[in-house]
Amino acid sequence: MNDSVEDAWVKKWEALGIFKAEVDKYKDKVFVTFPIPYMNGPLHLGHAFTASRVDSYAKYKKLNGFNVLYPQGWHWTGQPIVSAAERLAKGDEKMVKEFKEIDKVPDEILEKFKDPVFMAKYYTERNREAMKKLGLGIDWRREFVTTSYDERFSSFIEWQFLTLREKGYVTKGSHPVVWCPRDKSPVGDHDRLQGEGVFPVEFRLIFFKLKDEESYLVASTLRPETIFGVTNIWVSPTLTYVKAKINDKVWIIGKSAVERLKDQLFEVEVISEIKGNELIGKKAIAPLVNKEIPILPASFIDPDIGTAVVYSVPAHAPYDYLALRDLQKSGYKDAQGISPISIIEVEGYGEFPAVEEVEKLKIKDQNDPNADVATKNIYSAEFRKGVLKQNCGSYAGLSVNAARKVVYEKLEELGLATSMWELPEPIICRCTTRCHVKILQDQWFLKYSDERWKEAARECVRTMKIYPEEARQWFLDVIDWLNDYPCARQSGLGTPLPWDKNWLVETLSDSTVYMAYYTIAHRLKKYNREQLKKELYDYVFFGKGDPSIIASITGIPENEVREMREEFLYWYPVDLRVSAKELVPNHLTFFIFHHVALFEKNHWPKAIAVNGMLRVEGEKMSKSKGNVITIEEGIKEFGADALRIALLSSSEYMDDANFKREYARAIKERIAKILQEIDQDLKSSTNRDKNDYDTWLLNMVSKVSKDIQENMEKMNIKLSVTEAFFIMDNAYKDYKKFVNSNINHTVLKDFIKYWAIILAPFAPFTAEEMYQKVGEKDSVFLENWPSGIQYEEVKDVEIELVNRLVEDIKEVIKIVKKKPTQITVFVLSKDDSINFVNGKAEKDVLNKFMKIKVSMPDLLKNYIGKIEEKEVYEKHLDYIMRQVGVPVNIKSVSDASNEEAQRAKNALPFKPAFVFK
RNA sequence: GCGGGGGUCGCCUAGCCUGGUCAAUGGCGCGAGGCUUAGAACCUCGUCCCGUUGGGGUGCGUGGGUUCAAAUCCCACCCCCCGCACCA
Repeated sequence: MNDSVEDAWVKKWEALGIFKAEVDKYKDKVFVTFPIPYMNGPLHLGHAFTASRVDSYAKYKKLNGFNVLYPQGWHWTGQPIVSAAERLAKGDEKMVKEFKEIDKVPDEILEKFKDPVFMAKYYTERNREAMKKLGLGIDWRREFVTTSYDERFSSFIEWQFLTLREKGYVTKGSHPVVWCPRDKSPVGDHDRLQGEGVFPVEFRLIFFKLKDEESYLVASTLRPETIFGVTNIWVSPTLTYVKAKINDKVWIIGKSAVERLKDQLFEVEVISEIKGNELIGKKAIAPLVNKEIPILPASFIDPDIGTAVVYSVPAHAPYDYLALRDLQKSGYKDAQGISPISIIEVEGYGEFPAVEEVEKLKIKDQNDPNADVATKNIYSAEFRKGVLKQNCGSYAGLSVNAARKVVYEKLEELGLATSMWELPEPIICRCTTRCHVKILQDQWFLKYSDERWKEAARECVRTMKIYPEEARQWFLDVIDWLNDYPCARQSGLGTPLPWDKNWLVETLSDSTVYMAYYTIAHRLKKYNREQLKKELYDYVFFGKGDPSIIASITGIPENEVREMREEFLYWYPVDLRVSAKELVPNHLTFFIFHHVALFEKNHWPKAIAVNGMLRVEGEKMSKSKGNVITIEEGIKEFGADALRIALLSSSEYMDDANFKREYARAIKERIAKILQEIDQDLKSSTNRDKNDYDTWLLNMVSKVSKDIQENMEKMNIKLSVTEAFFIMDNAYKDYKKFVNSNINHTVLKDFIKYWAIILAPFAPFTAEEMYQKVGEKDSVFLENWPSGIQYEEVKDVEIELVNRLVEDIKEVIKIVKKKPTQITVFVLSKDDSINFVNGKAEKDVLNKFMKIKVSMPDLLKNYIGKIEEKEVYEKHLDYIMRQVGVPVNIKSVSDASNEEAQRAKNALPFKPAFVFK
């Protein structure tokens, strides 16, 4: 099938209005959705995979008599489009290359990409075409884009957020983020050169009062419980420190910590600078233990982490032990008397875990990178199994885990501890600047932590259908874990928050209930933004207010206002939303939260289907690997239907799918072959009488159509497409073998027509072609799913018996390695078989029979003793002989000659004996 | 670390929920034959081991268990993949 055939069908569907969804009160509806994709590039096979699943389900439902709505919009909200445009404007060569080579953007278009809105528009156009070519049955009248560039949609988002705020789900607060001081913006995982997966952790700051001075050395640590083992303080002799008034105390900290503390809302007033070595030799008081300890020099201190002041616990911290050992080795006087103090009992270690680890890993000194490994080992061992020893006062006996919390709380109560956010590992922004943590103030949050809200979301998850079932627990876990979520940004594209226009509603928050907007999107296009007031949406979605009053304040005719409400009520709720599993912990869960917050229970989503991620030739798709296949390319190479079948049959449930070019190519060939054979067979077939093989073929249709009905309801699309394409094709081939190419024309036409309908959800273009070939007009999508085809089980049983006989004979021919000239098959009579069933037979044959019977399919078991086998084999003798390639005759066991009797008596019910000559 | 998914015959993949039809599905690869001037495509057959009558052995990450019967159920272990928030 070539492009022009596919394009012609797309045009015809549009002309016939096949996928336009109108309210029809006499029909049950199904509303399906695919998430709006982000328009920073062409859609790829991952999108095609999920969208094909949505589409197959939609088409399947349509063929089963449902009124189906499948709309599509586009996501423009967020930063990446803007960033890409900026980088292009700056002439970023890597970026230019990606757009040209991977996205295949022509030069004259690329020039205009420095305008992010142009870029988004361009991809929207291109991707709409790609979706059409893929054969998706979308009602395009309801299309929208997010952000203020679609002012009608924007008015809807304003309504959504005003309503959420009214209901108390929006709050203001502050939040720590990874921050690039150069870009002055938060740095997400994907914007990092280094430090992917690193997120801020809370470091504890502990105050050590300098002896005889009113200032405090402020040490940073993750392990406040180790204060009981402190022996000294480390500072770097070469670093610059500052004395600064912070909040109500005078702190001594590394100079580089000042900016970070300021970004975390500490009020910092630097008094003076001090060199590290000026501090060395002084003494400080350790809090809680009230002990005087020396300040010593160390080289392992990282000025970019914490305060560049560290308190030393050599028994449990490898760096501390190493620094101490280094110092003692060099003969440093103040270090000589210091020995580790063991305070934690931990399984697998003796008194001094740090010493043991250092020796085990043969770590040379404090600059050895292995010291990190040692630190991690002890950290995790002590965290999981450590218990504080007797020398920890009232904290003795507590687990490390518990002590960490209570010791800190005690110190905080004494005014001798506070905390700051810190990055446990360095993060480098794409702009090559090292990042730190900043606390953003006055952020707008969605209160996902609200227990009432969570409970409603849980209820929704519990009552909806989720495919596959395993995903349900995942949703419940996410709901538990979810915390307040910042829902507005200050950069990128989006809709301004209606009450605080400096902020834009962020991308995961403006894409949660737009499905409701689809129901009226096409109607709203007649009106301008000023008319789309909150009152209108309140009425349409909640039934609040009086339509005549709403008509007067919006200028929208009252009947139109009422019809919008009716259309919403008709289509809502969403019956199925499909996405890849990566959206479970974010988008899909937010989708649930917002629905339960805004809508009545009967408008909560009915079902979610989750699928795996798509890989290409076993590898994750990514621009950097250069293995991204766009939908456009896929269609060009394989055709839409082969692409769809290859994708749909590549995985089920949450398994990752694997797209293989060879497989898609094989399907492409097979489709072409099928269409070609249909032409030939329709020509060569005749009006001969109907026989058992014809019945068998229609039996297959009956079984397959039923199987698919069962599987589609569970979103088992892989199984369904396997039946609709592969099993049906095999049945077609087998049928032709059975009838030896003497095809019944009427049966063939019926079969092809049914096949077209069954295949239509998965391979719509091929289905239409098949449908035309048997003389049908218009579109296969105006048909009904084949049901009520008569199924004659006994014919299946007979053919199964014949096939088993053929297999057995072939097997024996293979073993004896010699083709016989004549085969005689000996069959038990019906009465003999009944005797077997009743246990009346010689013991050893009976045992053999029982063994075979156990492993017989139920279909056959039920017919033992109910069929005269001889008649069956005689009826199909032609076929049997063709298959085995040797003359065959059928005899009753009782008619065996003396020389044949030896073999003939091995015959069992449904297992004839045979003699070769 | 927390959470989710998974390990099947050279490779990819089905089966597992509801145990016997499972030496196990389909595709690729490979081998033989057909078609062809030749090749490609296509078609037929074969593709764990043994076996001159339809049988037997081994086998579905590893080790145990339940059962007349386990790829399928239970337990433990090993390994792989994915998500973890200001990112769409």
